Amino acid sequence: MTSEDSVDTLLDALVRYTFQVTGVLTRIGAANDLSLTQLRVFGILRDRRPRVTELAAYLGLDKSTMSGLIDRAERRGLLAREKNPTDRRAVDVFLTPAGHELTRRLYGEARDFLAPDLDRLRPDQREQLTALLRPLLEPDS
Amino acid sequence: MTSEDSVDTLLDALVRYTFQVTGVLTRIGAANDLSLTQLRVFGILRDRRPRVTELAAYLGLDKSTMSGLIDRAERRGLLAREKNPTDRRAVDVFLTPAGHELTRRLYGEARDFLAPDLDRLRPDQREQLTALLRPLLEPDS
DNA sequence: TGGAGGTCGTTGGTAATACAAACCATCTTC
DNA sequence: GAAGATGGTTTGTATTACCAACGACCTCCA
Repeated sequence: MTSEDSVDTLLDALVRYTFQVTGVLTRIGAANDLSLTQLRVFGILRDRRPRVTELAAYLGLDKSTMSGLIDRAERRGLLAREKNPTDRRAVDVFLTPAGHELTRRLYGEARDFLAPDLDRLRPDQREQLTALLRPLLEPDS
Repeated sequence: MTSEDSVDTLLDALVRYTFQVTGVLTRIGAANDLSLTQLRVFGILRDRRPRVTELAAYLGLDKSTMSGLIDRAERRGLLAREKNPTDRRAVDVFLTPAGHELTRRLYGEARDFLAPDLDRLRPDQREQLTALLRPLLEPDS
């Protein structure tokens, strides 16, 4: 197996598993009256406080789409806006306490759904997988 | 670290990476005039020929949502319907040649976007990751 | 065998999601 | 201090998504 092939095989598995997880998350969202996109928003805001454009760029969405998403979630009291003190054009977005609480609950549900799959791996394999995923996250490069 | 914690840590990494890949796929889709959901549909149909309800269940969507998605993609000549010969209520869905061609192209683009990340892993690590993902796919259990 | 009740997919109605273009406010650069 | 770039919102339109209701078909069993 050449190096090219190993990338293709891995890519295929990653995309496939991504779709599988996405299906689970879509159902969890629907059960809580949230779209997949909103779930993604909460997932990001869990430990960050980006501006609107950053959020849109990360999600791969247009900034005008972000405005609406934020509007509706703000109306539900799940997240909030605050003018960036340094750049007065920019608007920072962050979770409210209610948003954090909801996000925690959603992760709990995701855990319940996905844990049976993860249990097919031995504990040492789970740690190995975690370690292998780490370099793929946060593309600071 | 207890076993509980190892699942939580892994879950967190998996969800995080899923969101990251989803962001890339959303952008690729947008550049090709396709929604993330349509991408997911093509990803499934690549090697399957499910009926409408199966597709909806896998995606975590309502069957009426599927009808519309299939309608539009069919109108674009990317996929087709065919009555299931065994169960005349059911309708099978599958990619047309044009749909297969498009799907191949999209996977190529995904590869281009994600390969730089994957290159951070050594070849043996990539194979290890592929092997670890395999048990998580296709939950026949 | 002939309904009764279930499943499959579509349709119609409504709200959320998403893009593009136009806009004002602010920042950057020179 | 003006020209051009960037940040976010608004407006308008198409897609995505749910639910409820429907006709067609299947299954079961009385």
